[in-house]
Amino acid sequence: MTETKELGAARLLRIQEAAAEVGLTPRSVRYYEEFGLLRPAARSEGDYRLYDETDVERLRFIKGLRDDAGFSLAEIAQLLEDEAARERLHAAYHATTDPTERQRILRERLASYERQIETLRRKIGRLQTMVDETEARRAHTVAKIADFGSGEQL
Amino acid sequence: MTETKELGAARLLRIQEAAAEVGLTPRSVRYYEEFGLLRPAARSEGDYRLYDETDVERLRFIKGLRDDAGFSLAEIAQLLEDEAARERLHAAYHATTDPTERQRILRERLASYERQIETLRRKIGRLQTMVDETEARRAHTVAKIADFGSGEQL
DNA sequence: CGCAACCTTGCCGTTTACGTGAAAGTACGG
DNA sequence: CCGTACTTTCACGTAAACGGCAAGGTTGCG
Repeated sequence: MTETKELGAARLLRIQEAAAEVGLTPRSVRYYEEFGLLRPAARSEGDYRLYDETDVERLRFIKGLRDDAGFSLAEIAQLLEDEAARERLHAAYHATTDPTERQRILRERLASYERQIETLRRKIGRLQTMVDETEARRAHTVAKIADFGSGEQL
Repeated sequence: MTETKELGAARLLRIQEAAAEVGLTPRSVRYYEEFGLLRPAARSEGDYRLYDETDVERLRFIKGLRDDAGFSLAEIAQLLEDEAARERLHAAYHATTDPTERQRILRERLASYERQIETLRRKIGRLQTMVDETEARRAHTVAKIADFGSGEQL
């Protein structure tokens, strides 16, 4: 029975498996839930948290923002809220057939994406400035090394 | 007396002035010192901390790494240590006249710069990936909006 | 059905990066 | 010389983001 995993909504993972999948601890995952960043797709009979692939994706996203980008959980919450808002717009989009309304919804979604991109870009920009400065010094050093070839030094 | 600020090593700021200059609190500045990130250029007669322009620059750098890049003070300490190592190399460089030795020192400095650039680039790369993903979705939305013009929709 | 391994909630502990006084000294315009 | 504003060190308090443990319930293989 249930051998044909055809319609199967994929596999559900328990907290440890889900956490390990993305390199987090179960404790962190529970904390994120407490913080309101996600909710497990389901609970088992005995109230075990069960995560699906979407949840794991979300955890990966959260970890990326934290570890790679250095965002605080509060900032991540903001970004995820934007995401949620887009999904609500998506629902609203399909709830209407009025072209004008649909266009308005799409433009709002667009604005949301652009805000997120802006946030990330700002961060990149500042990092890039630091890279540029370091590279300038590096170039200076490279030039000095090259000078040894042409036999001239200060 | 000392009216001609000619040779003057510029102006020395007290902690509040220096902190305000870069948007920090005196407490943070003292904490950074305690943490080993910097030391005031001098102390007044009555043991007041006195900061010069170099110190302020350093504070700006630290704040940038923290606020913009999201580095921890420990990571910043690492980057500053690299910087210090480069300065020691600089001193060693001028201490010798042996061209071979000088070249070796320059190459070491170069490696140090490149490590730092690598660290920053890794962070940028991850942020860029997130931007790309968001832009892809944005593009999708843009396309949808454009479709309204040509009167076709899914 | 037994039991090892995993999970639950609850709660206290810890690290990081400061905030916030307290008590005493310093700088300096009037 | 005095008062006020700023500074010093010391010490305790705090928010964020978990770590870790206790007491008890759940899964699931044998």
